[in-house]
Amino acid sequence: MSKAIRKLKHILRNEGLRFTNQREAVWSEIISNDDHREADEIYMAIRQKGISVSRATVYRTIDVLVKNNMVRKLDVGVGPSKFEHKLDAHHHDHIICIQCGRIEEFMVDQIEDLQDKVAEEYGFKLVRHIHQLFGICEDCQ
Amino acid sequence: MSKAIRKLKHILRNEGLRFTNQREAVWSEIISNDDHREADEIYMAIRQKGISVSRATVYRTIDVLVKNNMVRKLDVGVGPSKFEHKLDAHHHDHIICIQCGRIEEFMVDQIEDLQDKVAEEYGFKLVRHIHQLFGICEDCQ
DNA sequence: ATTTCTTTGAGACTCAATCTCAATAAGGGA
DNA sequence: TCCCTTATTGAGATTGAGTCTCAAAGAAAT
Repeated sequence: MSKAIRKLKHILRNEGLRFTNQREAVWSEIISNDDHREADEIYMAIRQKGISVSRATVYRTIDVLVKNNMVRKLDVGVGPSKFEHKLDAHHHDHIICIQCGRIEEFMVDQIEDLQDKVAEEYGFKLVRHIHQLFGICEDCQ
Repeated sequence: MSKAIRKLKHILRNEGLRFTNQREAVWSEIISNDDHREADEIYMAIRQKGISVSRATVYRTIDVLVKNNMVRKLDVGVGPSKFEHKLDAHHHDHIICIQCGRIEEFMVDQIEDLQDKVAEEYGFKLVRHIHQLFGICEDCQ
């Protein structure tokens, strides 16, 4: 059994939840590529493979995965949220083209550090952050 | 007539739109304080004053104001968007308590500069950005 | 005054996401 | 292995923020 599946079993046990075909299918589908996909795309991809699952279960499973830091929810400002797995643990933020929807990832240590400082300054215990740059990419200019 | 109202007239003319009581009421209500309010709160506040306006008009007017950089739309991750006016022109981002919903504003020049650099690096013409820190504030810890 | 064009508003509609609840499946115990 | 308890699933209903429709009202132009 793959390491990723073991990880799923682990967090399900921690949450007091059962390991089911549907939950495995959702997790497997999400980690099958590095795309930023919406819940419905993930749902369709699973059904495409002949596995029976409902939209409700896809949403419910994604919630558990997000809560346990295995999946990241991406609010792209318009339309449904997108999701990406967080297997290769390095954090990143996103720069999004408002014309074509293209999404690129970026990461600047200095920005991360400054964020920590801001939170400290305001007396907040930082839990997560959203940092998204919206613009027009080369191809669309 | 106040400067703010003149500004509204100006952008309406630019957009080929008419200056109406409803549009003035929406703008006046938004600039009447520095809160982060949702569309429905703004709608209710206007009606409270005995001015007749519909939800549709509030949303439509806010769209125009956002497009023209007079109002900022704030997606707080859960529930409806919030809006704030941009009259006192200094830009800021937000740090939000996920327990009590408290919103504080912050601004770090260095982060802004680094964002510009990222956009340049990826060949994007930067239009806007979202930068929100989510955490637990002093009072909720 | 008449025509033309814009705006308004009540309520219908959209659509992502959540909820309901009866039927089904998982997993522990014997 | 079979039972039994409890969790999970799924079809479809529901929610709710936001958008759309279209007839009526209003503003501007002729």
